[in-house]
Amino acid sequence: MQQETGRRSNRERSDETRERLIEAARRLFVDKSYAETGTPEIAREAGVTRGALYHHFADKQALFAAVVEREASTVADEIERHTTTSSTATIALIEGGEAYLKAMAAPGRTRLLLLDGPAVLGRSGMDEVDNRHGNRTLKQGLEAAIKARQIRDLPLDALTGLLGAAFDRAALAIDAGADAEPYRTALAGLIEGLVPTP
Amino acid sequence: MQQETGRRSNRERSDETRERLIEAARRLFVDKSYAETGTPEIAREAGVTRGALYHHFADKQALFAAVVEREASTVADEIERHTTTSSTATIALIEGGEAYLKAMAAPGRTRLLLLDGPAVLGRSGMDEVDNRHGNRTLKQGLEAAIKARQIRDLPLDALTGLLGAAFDRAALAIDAGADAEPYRTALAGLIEGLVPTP
DNA sequence: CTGTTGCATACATGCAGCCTGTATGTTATT
DNA sequence: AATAACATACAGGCTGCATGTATGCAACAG
Repeated sequence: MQQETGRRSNRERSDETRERLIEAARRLFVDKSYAETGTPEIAREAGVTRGALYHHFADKQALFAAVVEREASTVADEIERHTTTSSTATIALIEGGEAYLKAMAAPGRTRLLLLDGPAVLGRSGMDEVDNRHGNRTLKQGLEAAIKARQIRDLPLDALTGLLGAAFDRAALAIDAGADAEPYRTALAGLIEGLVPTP
Repeated sequence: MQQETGRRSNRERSDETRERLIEAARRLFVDKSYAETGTPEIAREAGVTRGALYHHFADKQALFAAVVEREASTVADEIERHTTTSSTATIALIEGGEAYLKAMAAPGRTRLLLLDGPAVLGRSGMDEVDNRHGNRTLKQGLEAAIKARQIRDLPLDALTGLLGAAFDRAALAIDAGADAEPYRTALAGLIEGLVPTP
């Protein structure tokens, strides 16, 4: 099974194996869902044996967690890259939302992060991932906007969760083939509704 | 295996068996999740054999679909019962939301309808269930409110989906042990924000 | 009206194939 | 030599199907 790759350090061996496992698992989890993907197929696709898989990950779920963790991190990076410090808080929120929807349009992301993720890791598990990567920026944006009196003073954590869920739902619908425009409009409407009426 | 239940019609036999299977499956799916519940255990708990299960349902997923269908129907009934035709559209929406949160507080409902449901049946599958039972009333409420100019004119289907997702997220958070009050406040804030500012 | 006959429905049982996780063996680093 | 990084083999369990059996039902004969 092992190729003629010459002499490599243990660290290099490990890293490459982990990498190949995560990449292969991601492909299959995206194509067929977590439940319908077996570890034999993952190992085959990665060019390794199941022994290697279970050497690096406690179980199939831990491998899935690694895939989700990386995906969430990538999404956060893409958002941060496409983000511009905008004038008003609401515009910043809307633009951040656009960036999120664009990032979530990458194939398989909605299934990994919004369907299988919560079911396999539990909502609490996904919340931890989200707080490390995802809606940390959303929460900070909302906090700043509230302090600047640009949106109404509502419970921060709850509002972050609700808006995040709305964005998630939009990403899911668009990924399922729905027209994106009505969702952008409705999201903008929800956010603009948070502006205080003096 | 068959008890001394006297002579029963075929219809009675079928109905009772299906009933017992659905009830047993619900208990186990709620306790341990869909993935970690096996058909042997379901059949045992229902006092039937796996043969009966596969006679009535095409596969494990079809049994799960039956459980979800019934649960969604029950939730819709409970909401309809606790609903009062209120004065303004926003108040009706907020009260409907309260009823929804109360109904979703029944043990296991969030797992069945909001975690395992979308993962096992797909978001499109759950959308069909929701449209038959769940947010049909939400959509009608929003439609009426828009036509009466009590809330802004936003794309109906998209807005229904986004608000529904926000309510779902609140139900999940509360079920996970979060304080309900901030979520109620934030939800009310979102809805009140939809009132047009002349 | 009753008893029998033939068929359909509602299950029960057994089997084949696959999958997960672990335990144990082997090879490459350090 | 010791340890990390794998490979291989195995045990237990689960799903779905195929086949066997009993019960209900409908029609017809007598």
